[in-house]
Amino acid sequence: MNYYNNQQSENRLIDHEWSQRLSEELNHQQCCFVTLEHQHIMGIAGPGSGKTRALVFRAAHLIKSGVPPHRILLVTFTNKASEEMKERLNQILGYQLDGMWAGTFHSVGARILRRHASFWNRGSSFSILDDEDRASLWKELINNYKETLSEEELNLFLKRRIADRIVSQANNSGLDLEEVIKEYYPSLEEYCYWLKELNQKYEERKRIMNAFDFDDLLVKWCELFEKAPEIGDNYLLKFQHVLVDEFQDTNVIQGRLVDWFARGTSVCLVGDDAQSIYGFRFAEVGNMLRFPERFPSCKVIKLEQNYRSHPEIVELANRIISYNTQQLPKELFSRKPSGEEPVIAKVRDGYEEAHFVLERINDLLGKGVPPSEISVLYRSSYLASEVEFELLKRKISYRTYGGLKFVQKAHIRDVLAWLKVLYNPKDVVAWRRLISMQKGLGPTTCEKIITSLIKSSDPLNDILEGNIKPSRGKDGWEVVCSTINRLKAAETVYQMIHVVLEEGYHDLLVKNYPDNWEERFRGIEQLAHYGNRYQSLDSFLESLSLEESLIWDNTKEIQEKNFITLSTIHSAKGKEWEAVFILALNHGIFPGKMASDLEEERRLFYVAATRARRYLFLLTREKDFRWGAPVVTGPSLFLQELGVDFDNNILYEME
DNA sequence: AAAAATAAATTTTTT
DNA sequence: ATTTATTTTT
Repeated sequence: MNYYNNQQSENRLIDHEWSQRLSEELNHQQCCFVTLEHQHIMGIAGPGSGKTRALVFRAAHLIKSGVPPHRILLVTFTNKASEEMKERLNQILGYQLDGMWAGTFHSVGARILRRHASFWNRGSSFSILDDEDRASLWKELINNYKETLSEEELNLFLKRRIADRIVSQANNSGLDLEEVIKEYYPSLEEYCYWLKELNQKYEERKRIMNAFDFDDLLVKWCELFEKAPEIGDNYLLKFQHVLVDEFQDTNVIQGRLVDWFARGTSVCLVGDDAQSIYGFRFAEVGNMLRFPERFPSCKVIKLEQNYRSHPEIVELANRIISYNTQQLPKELFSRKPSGEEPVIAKVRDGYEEAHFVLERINDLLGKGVPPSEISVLYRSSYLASEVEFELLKRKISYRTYGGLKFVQKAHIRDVLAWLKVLYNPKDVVAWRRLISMQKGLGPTTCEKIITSLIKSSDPLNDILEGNIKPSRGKDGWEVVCSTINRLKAAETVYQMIHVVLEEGYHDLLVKNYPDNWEERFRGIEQLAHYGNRYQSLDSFLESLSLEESLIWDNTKEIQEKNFITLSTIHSAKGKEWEAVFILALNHGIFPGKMASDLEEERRLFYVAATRARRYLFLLTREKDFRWGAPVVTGPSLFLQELGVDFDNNILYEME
């Protein structure tokens, strides 16, 4: 059912002042994009062309036109981005906006699934399994085949996580398991039947433990709408406008959801095919490239003017991307005055690289560039360690993005496991974690307990009443019981975390991490503190599993925004700085030797370079110490493509 | 037989 | 830093 025509926005409400403002703050194309009334709109926008800005203004325009905020769905790539966009929207409107749905596909999916959990035989307090939870479940399922599989086979599936990767690929690309195996893993065809059986067990397991994994948040949402049109229709009626940012990095299921909305309501998408960098997560650029074919009435607007960078940087970016064959033709241009030439420097190794970077950072700070306008970007998180060390040594405050996240650290997961079982007593993965960290309770005993836990209808009670108890490891079990007992009485997240610490985790921390338990302890304190922001356990846990956590944002430097940014390129998407350093442009590192898609690596470099407004530094190392031993690595293919000649120069400035 | 202690190996990118 | 493999202890 297409509801769009019944509910055209009321442009009569638009006042002169607002139109004036739009024409002042936006260029012609952006203005067009903001005010168009087509049902389907797609903005193809190069880096720095103000696409996010245009999207925010469009949302503001819709609200000014009389669309109630709760009838707008704004989908962003990260939840942090959605927070920032909401903030900008508030600034533009001049008042606090309320009721708009904004978040990632995953978080919106979680929100919708909570309301309709019974459709999937779940309770509304289902757990969300993150990647590690998922891995541990698959590991357990595969281990059940110890007798039937040979050692090599077991290793193949356990070590590289092949099985759940295939399943995830099938889920994210909307294909059958069989098709994925035939197409991408032809050597594993003989395991096809077995993998299907395994996947069924995995699905069953998730249902029993009242959980969804990340993929489910999309797939089960999509299927809900398709299988229960009466539910889906309600959302079509509810959302008058769906706005999607970073459309180039959506996968097939997300594309299907967008199509589904596009058939019944207004959809406005923005993206840049040249900035698609999530192919490894099964992002499908075709979603974007073929949207106009699927919806011929779609109005396509190209935003090609770059407002961010000086022409020298834009030119370098254009040169890079011209080596790709699969891009939509697009020529980015900048009308800014001529600025600094990008600097390309060859350094001996990571240490010299760090020294070079720090020297330049000091220069920049001396010139009056604030720390918040400086960032250091890299392909993989381990590449940042030397720079990080130097920053620490010189007491310059910084913040890292990407890489190992706070909630992925072992001690944080340990603490969270207790809260998770309290929230969802069927969360077997969390149980396993907290049981096996007790003294005297190893893998075997742990599995025995788990088996009875699954069968129990009220695990918490059965444990407290002694209906479930292990045959050995009495002391450890005592800890489990008394902790659970006290946790049930705790009222706030803060109290709960302190119960866990008091009931033995503090001692365990000291014992397991003798050299850095204090730092970890502070991390847990932070977590407890962060918990104060949440009213309930469920919102706390959900924020941790879906949001790039803002746990550290209450330190002084961060609040004053007085820090240098260290980030993986993937996490730097959509951001910009006055000065950008790109580390380790080396063969085998960037482009990475693991990366199968060279064009995607090149797009990644393109994204990195276009984050810079004025200063861009490209670094390459002669040697790299990966596992202690020096590895000689040549300069990156991308530097060769830029025509850099390194023969005699330690430091080379482009012509 | 099961758990604990010790040694060895492994690291792209993320919702 | 953290998981996995191996050896030693209970």
